[in-house]
Amino acid sequence: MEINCIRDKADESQIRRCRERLKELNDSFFELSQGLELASNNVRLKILFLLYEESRLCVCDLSDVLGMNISAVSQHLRKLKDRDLIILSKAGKIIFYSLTPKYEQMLKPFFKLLEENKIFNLV
Amino acid sequence: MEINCIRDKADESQIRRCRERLKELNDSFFELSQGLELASNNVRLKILFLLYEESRLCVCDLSDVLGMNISAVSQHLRKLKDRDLIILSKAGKIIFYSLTPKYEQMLKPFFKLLEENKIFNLV
DNA sequence: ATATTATTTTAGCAGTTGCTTAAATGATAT
DNA sequence: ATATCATTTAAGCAACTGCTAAAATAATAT
Repeated sequence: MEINCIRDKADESQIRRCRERLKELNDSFFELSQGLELASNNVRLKILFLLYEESRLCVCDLSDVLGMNISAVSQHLRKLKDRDLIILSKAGKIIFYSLTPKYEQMLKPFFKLLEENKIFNLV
Repeated sequence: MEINCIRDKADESQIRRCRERLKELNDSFFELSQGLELASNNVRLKILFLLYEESRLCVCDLSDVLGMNISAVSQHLRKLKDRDLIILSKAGKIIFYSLTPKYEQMLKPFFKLLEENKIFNLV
């Protein structure tokens, strides 16, 4: 294992600056990558987007719309709930899920792009 | 395996609307989740952010800054390069990596938040 | 109480990820 | 050409992910 390879003309002040930056933003990197990890799964991204557009949906709706096993969808919802991306509200025997304001905010830039199918128009 | 569970009072028009939406945005979901998947890894997120702030860095710099094996970093860079998140430019024997404009654009909202360490201030 | 409906949880497994170590390129210098 | 430096690639493996199928809750209805 060879770390610290440092090429001949490494920019030492740049290296120091980068190390500083990683250190001070460490918790933010953790928090953000955790959130992105959940959003990066194709199925979960769809779930999050649908909740964004429809305000609230139940496992059953999602399973139907996504064309997949209720259990599989439920397991995705659990992950999202455990990390506070979504919250549930009960209405009779139905359990509805919605985005938490925090993550609605955080994911909005992407949803905006998706909404108008502009993912491919990015310069 | 039971799909199509459809609760008693399912909102049929909502279900139809959601199905439509998923269909028309299918490619965008794929594209976006692929991009997010790469950005969601803690190490790769740091790499992308550092490239954003420093314009260009080589494996060696990154390995030093991140405190990890050059080979491991190189494998991350390969993934990012394979999906066009980054491009390389050679300067003598050094290979520098930079963000592609497309993904710099796509990730900017997050970088802006990170830049000022505001990930936790998202109401 | 039992049945039905809506949903979650558990166990198991195939596939993927990210790291380490070692070997292989590739480019410049001597 | 050989040596050295910068980097990539390949093999191997432990850990993690997301699915299926089956069993377990949870709440309402009969």
